[in-house]
Amino acid sequence: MKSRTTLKKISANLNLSVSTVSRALKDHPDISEETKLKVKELASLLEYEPNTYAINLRTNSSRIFGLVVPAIANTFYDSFISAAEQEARENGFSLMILQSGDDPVLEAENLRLCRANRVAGVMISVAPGSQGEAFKKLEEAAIPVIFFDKVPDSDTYNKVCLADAEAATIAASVIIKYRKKKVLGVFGNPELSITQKRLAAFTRQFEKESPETKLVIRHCFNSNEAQNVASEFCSSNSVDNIFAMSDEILVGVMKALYKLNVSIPSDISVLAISNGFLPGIYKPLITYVETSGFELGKLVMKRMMDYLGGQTFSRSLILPTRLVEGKSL
Amino acid sequence: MKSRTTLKKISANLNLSVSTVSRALKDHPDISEETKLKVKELASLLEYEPNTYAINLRTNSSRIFGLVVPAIANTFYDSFISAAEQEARENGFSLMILQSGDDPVLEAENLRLCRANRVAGVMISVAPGSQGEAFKKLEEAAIPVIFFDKVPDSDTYNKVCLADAEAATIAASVIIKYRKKKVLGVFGNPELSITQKRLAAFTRQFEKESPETKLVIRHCFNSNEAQNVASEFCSSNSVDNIFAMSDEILVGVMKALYKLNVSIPSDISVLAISNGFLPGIYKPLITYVETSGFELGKLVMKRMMDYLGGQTFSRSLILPTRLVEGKSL
DNA sequence: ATCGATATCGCAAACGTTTGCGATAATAAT
DNA sequence: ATTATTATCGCAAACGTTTGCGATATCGAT
Repeated sequence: MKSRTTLKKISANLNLSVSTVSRALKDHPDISEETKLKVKELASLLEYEPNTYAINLRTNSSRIFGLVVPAIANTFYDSFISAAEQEARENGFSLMILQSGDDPVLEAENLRLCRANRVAGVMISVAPGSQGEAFKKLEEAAIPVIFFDKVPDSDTYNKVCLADAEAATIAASVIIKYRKKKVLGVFGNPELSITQKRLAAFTRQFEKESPETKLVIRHCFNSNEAQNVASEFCSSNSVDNIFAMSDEILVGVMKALYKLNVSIPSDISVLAISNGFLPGIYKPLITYVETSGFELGKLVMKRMMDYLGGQTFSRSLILPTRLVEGKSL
Repeated sequence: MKSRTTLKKISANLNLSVSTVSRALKDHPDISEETKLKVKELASLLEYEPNTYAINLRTNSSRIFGLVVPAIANTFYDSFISAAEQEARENGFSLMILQSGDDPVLEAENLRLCRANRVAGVMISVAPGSQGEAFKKLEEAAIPVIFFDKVPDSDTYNKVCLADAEAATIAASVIIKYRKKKVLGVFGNPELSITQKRLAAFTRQFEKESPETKLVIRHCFNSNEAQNVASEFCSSNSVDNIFAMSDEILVGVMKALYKLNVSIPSDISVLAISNGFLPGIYKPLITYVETSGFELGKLVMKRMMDYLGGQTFSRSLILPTRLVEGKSL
C-alpha cells in the first residue's frame, strides 16, 4: 500500500526541481549527463512509473484506441481483434473493446464512451441502421475514425474494406466454372452495404457469364435463419449449389444440409466467403473465398497509425482476397 | 474543431464558481434547485462532457478494467470477453483487452500496461510458466486481480474457475456408462493447473469405477498436435473412444477422425469438454460437458464488482457444469 | 574587464476536476 | 435584538505532469 513514487518525490530526494527531473527522464538536451544519470538511477530504484492520468490530462491525449464491433464472439471479429491488439501493442497503444450487438442505440452509446474516454482513435464496423450523427461528434472532437468491414456509404470517411465485390465475383466465377445451374445464394442483412456489394457483384457475374443459371437469392439475419432458409428451400426445390455469404451463414447452411442428409458435393455443392477457420473443420473441406479478419485487423491498424502520422485525407483501402480450394465443389 | 466545454466555461457563463457548477451537476444538497436547473440546462445545451482525464487524475481511479487472455481468437475466450464486456458496460466500466499469446514475458508486459494505465481491476487467465512477481506489483498498487480459467495454485488469490474436476469426472462417467474400454484421452499443456485438475479427476474416475478400461493419455499444445496425436495413435491402436479436453483439441481430433475415415460413434465415439459452439456444427453432434465461457465471463465480472464493493477477501468461485448430449457416443 | 554565447536548471502556469473549509446571507430560536 | 442554525455558494488547494520562459553560472572571445 506504499504510495507511488512521483516526480516530486524524486526531485525532493535529489534537491532538484520537478521540471528538471521530468526533462532528465526524457533526455532533454538542457539537462547535464550527470544529473540525468542520478535521476534515472533513483527513478529505477524507486520503480518510478509515470502517472498516465496526469499525462493524459496534460497532453490531452491517451494511448488507447476504441474498437467497436457488432459482436466479439464471432470467428471473423475475434481474429480481427486479435490482430488489432497485436499491432496496437507494438505501436505502444492499447485497445478498448466495445460491442454494439447490431443495435444502433448501443452503438451510439459506445461511441459516446469513446468520446468520454477521449480515445486516440476509433475503429468501427457499423451496425445496420447506424446513425451518422455520432460520427460527426467524434469528428468535432478531432478523434480519428476508421471504418472497416461494415462501413457507411459516404465517401468522406476513412474506410478499410474487404474486397467484397471481388470476393463475390470470384465466388460466382467458381460456381459457374463447375457448371452449377441451380444455385441458392444465402446472403445477410440486405440493409448493409457489405451485403449489397456482395449481392450485386454475385448476380452481375451470373448475368454476364451464365445467364441460363437459375439463381435464387435469400436473405437471413443469423445462423438459425440461414439454416431454416436453406432447409426449406432445398426440401422443395432442386439445388446443385449453395453459396454462403459469410461464416455465420455457412454454419447454418451446413446444419441444414446435415439434417437433409445430402452428400457434399455430389448432391449439393457448397461455396462460402469466409474467414478460413470454419471451412477447415468440415468434411469435406469447404471451398471458400478468403476474407481474412486477421489481415484486415493489421491493415486497419496500419491505416490508423498512418492517420496519426499525418495522412488524414480520407481514403478507402481494399484488402485483396483469394480462393482457397476445398472439396465441397 | 471547437474547443470542448468545461466546467469553467459553464461557470463563466452563469456567473458561478467552478465548484458550484461541479456540485450542481451531481446534485449536491448544498446547491439550490434553481441553480441546479440553470446549470444543467446550459450544460446540456453546450453538450458538456466531463473530462475523463481530469477525473481520473483527481480521483486517482478509472472505469476501465484490464483483461488479459492467452488468445482472443478462441471460441472460449471470445465468448468470455463478450460476456465480460456486456457486464462491464452495464456497470459503467469498459474493457481494455490484452493477449499474452501464452508467453510469460508478454504477459508481464501486459500487466505492466495495466499498472501504467492504472486500471480499476485486472482479470487474467495466466500463461504457462507465469511469474508471480507481476501479480505482487499489482497488489502493491492496490489493483484488484481476479484470476479465471487458467489460474495459479496459491490460495491467497481471488479465482473464478470452471468446475474442472467435476467436468472431467462427468466426462469419465459418461464414457464408462457407455462401456467404452479402450479410451484415448487427449489433454493440453501438462504444466497448466487446468490440465492437471482435469486429468487427475478423469483418471481417478476410471480407476474407481472402471479399472479394467485401457486408458491412454496424450498431451498436446495446439490443434495440429492434437490431430497428429489422435491420428498416429488410432492408426496403430484399437480405440473405441476419444476424449478431448478442450475445443481446440476437439477440432484436431475431429480432423484426424475425418482423415481416418472412421464413423462416429460406431467405430470410435467422441466426448469433449467444450464451450458449446463447435460440438454443434459437427455431424453427428458431439456430446460434451459444457464449460461456458459466456457464463464464466458474467461470473468473473460479478465477482469483480463484489470486490470493488468491499468483498475483498480471497475466494475461489466455481462455475458448475452440465452434460449436453449429442450423438457422438 | 566586459560582453555575448552557451549550458544547466528552476519558476510557475496550465490541463479540468473534486472537495474541505470558510464566507455570506437568510431564517429561526431565544 | 442577539445568537444559533441553515441554505447557498466561492476560495483555493490538490492530483502529477509538461513546457515556455526566465535565471544563474560558466566560459571563451574581445
